[in-house]
Amino acid sequence: MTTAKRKRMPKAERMRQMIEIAEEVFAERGYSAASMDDIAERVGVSKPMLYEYFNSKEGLLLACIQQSRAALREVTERATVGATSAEDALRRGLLAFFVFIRERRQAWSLLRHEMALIGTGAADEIEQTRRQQTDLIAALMGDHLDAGDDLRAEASAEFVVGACERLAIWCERHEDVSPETATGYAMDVLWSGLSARAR
Amino acid sequence: MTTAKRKRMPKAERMRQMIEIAEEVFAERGYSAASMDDIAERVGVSKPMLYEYFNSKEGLLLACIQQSRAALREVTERATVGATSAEDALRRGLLAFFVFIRERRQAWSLLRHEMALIGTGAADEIEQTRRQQTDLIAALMGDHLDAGDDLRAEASAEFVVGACERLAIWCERHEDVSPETATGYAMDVLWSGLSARAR
DNA sequence: GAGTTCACCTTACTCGAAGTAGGTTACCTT
DNA sequence: AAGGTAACCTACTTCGAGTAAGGTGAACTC
Repeated sequence: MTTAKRKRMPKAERMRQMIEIAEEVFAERGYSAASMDDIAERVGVSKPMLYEYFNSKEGLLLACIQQSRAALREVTERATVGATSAEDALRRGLLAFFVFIRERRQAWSLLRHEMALIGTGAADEIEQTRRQQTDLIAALMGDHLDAGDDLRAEASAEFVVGACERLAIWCERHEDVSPETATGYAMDVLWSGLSARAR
Repeated sequence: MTTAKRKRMPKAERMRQMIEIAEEVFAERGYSAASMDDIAERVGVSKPMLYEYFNSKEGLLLACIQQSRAALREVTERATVGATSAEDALRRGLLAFFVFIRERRQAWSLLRHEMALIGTGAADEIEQTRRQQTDLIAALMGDHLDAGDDLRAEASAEFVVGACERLAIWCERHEDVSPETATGYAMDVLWSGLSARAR
């Protein structure tokens, strides 16, 4: 049998296992309350192994975040292929996002905690993963919208990302708001603008 | 002379002094890298005093955040009085915000770190201070806009706040973007919507 | 003005968690 | 089977959050 001894597995597999467990623990307890000893124990391995593969607690979190972000990117990119217009692409992307945060709470919880690392040595790595997200929006807008200069396009992308992040956090406190409803709220402001509602 | 002995000052004054120093240290080093010993030393007092007045490191951060948020609220509220229209009010508010984050970097840095506390015991307190911010926007919109139902209004407020927060963080990396320019970017998306730029 | 009190303040600890030095064991190659 | 190496462990150090218990001085009584 393969499960008799839970020992000696290849590096790549162990790493995946560690990330999986770490994702759970970070999401459960929050980043600072989670302890490396705890994670190590749940994995069934000793603490130095975690440091062998991820260098630091922050490094482990980063690995988790990168994976979650990759998953989010995958989902949103898939959703936007075959869109018939800018409006359609935006709506599909938003819906995919709001579905993601509802169905994969753990992953989303992690992405939010990225913020907690600002001001630490990992700032560069974070900058990298952040771009992944905004570039997607920027590309989407570049395909369909006339953004003006590059700076404006970049700013608009950040703007959209920030808005959706916050709206997503708000959704956590409002279970009754469906992904479709959230998408509707977002589209209304983003696409039509607030002027449409002026008295 | 009053400065001869730096000892025995009344509680209220000491607290203000502690918050001032803590704000500096948290902004400099980041929340987790800052140590209570360090803060205590800079204040010229021993660590248990900090705990006497603020109970925990998180409590101290919270006190700093509350003060910063009060300052931000003050500034943005002042800016919007006497606005001639919804558009004008929004623009004034945004400009005041982007000026604030440029001129009071320390305070702004603190507000961002609020996110780091999500998932801890202080969640309730945070919820409180968050409302302060969104309520301001919600009230502004309530005065001038027809938001539809309450839920939609709340969502829109969160949306605007999130968007501006993220844009502000982006501005930190782009010194050359003036508060006026940032306000322009934000107004364009928020007021006119992205449809205005559709190809 | 001598004692009492209470707010302000300190030294000197505990405890838990991040990170590390160095040795050990199972597996694979030849 | 010898030996090399990748996977792994025990046992530490270090550092910072939080605490227990006690000192000191200004103000207020009498």
